[in-house]
Amino acid sequence: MRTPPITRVATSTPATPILPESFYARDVVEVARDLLGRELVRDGVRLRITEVEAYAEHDTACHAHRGRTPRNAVMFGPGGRAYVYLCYGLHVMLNVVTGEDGSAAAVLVRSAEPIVGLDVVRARRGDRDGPVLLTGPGKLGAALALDVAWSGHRLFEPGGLELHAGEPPRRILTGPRVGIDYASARDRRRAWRFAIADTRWISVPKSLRPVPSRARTH
DNA sequence: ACAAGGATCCTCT
DNA sequence: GAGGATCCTTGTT
Repeated sequence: MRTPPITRVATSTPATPILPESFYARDVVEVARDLLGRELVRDGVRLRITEVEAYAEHDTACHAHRGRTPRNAVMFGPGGRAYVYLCYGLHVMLNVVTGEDGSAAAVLVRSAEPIVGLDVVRARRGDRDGPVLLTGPGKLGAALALDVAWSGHRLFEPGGLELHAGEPPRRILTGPRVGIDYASARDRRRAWRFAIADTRWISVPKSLRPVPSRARTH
């Protein structure tokens, strides 16, 4: 008689469903908050989103505010697509397009926590350890081995890069967005950055404050 | 065709 | 905390 198969010990929470296209067809700030705790999945690497920023069409911090260009065109399309661009000529930034077709808005994914595939992430990030691996949008792009050819990719379809439901965070933080000195004072002040409260996987923790828990109306 | 500047990261002090 | 990397995108000539 043969020996029983080795039982695989679950080292992480089970995979959750891919989010439907309709998830993205909402206001960009609402989707940004709702992206915390969701999971980016590619080739066995699973990352839990811990920090995001919202960028809206008439927001002077947003690439779309001066109108449509070849680079930002995907932001003007329907939600659920990736908008990927190169920053400072070397950093690959992943955004999630939101809203209806014709409106331009997207959420920049700034940080994530590795759930599966830590070894792959470490190999892509120079064998570093801890939050320095994935806290910052350029690091996230590197960890997922993305390039600008991914811009326009449909995140709600299986294969390639997927966005899964994950687990919602318990408490979240908010504050002004990072690295937008070129924007108007009004837009610089907007608290459109969101992060999970109880995690070390966040870039520049300064200037984040708790979001008061939503008061019950009844 | 050109110049300017950028939703950053890393290293060094 | 400062500065360089590194090159594409954009607006202007």
